[in-house]
Amino acid sequence: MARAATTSDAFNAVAEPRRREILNYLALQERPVGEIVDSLGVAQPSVSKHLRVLLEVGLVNVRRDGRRMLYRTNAEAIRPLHQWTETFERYWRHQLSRVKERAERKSNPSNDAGPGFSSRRKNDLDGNKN
Amino acid sequence: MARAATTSDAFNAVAEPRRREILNYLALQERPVGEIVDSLGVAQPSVSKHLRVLLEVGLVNVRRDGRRMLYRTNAEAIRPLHQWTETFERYWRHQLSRVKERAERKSNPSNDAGPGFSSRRKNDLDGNKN
DNA sequence: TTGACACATTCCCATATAGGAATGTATTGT
DNA sequence: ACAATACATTCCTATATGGGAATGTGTCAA
Repeated sequence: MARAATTSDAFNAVAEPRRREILNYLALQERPVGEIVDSLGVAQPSVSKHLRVLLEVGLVNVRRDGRRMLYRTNAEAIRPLHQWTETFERYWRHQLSRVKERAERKSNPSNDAGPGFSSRRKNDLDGNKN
Repeated sequence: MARAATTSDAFNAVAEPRRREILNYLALQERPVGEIVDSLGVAQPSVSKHLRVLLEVGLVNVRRDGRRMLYRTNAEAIRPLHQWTETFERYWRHQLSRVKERAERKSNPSNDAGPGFSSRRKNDLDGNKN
């Protein structure tokens, strides 16, 4: 199988940075496609395609105004993401206190060996990623 | 260009449902890979690959315990998602009040024409998808 | 050292992109 | 009817992906 479609849900849809920009831009008020093109500096067909994806997952609404199409972010559709991330809020609160503890212990040089967690990032894992 | 790599950031990494499940599962405490395999009912190589992605973007930490690898969610790395979605919180609050208004106006049959938004979803746009 | 256990990695492949270019479609003004 | 405007869609292609299967690697026990 391949990756899930960008239109499969809000999570996949907002994975694309450009689409997030568009959602930000359309949050305050509805805008015609042309303004999005100008403001974000993206090609018109590209914007239309992104809007199509956002529309399919319900992240934006449309309305026709003459020959223009007015798009607008449907914030409601972003709630599921917010709620999912929210379930982790209590955990990073805990981890923050732990970090604080460690920092305090560090300024207080005592026994501090132990393996500990390796929170390695990208470059630690793969040196050559073209 | 193709889609951005799943390892490019947390947004892309959590787009995959299985990876979200794994993060949920590893939020409370660290777990060896085998338990993830049993609990989620996913093949072991598949789990390892998902963990690799999560590790690359910093969404999990690892620690070795004998021949087992103990993984754990790094909630801190989910914060950026939370913060992004949070910027829309005030908007869906507004939209909710608007929905309420409309509902109240509906029970009070008066002038209620106007074009209005079309919030069409998937099936309205594309009847035949594969 | 050898076997077993716990994971990680590689190979293979069907699939869905995102962007660029070109073209299609709907609406307005004259 | 026709040109112009504003978008949408299609065609093309390089690319990354997730799953299955097979294999590689590291660690422990005897």
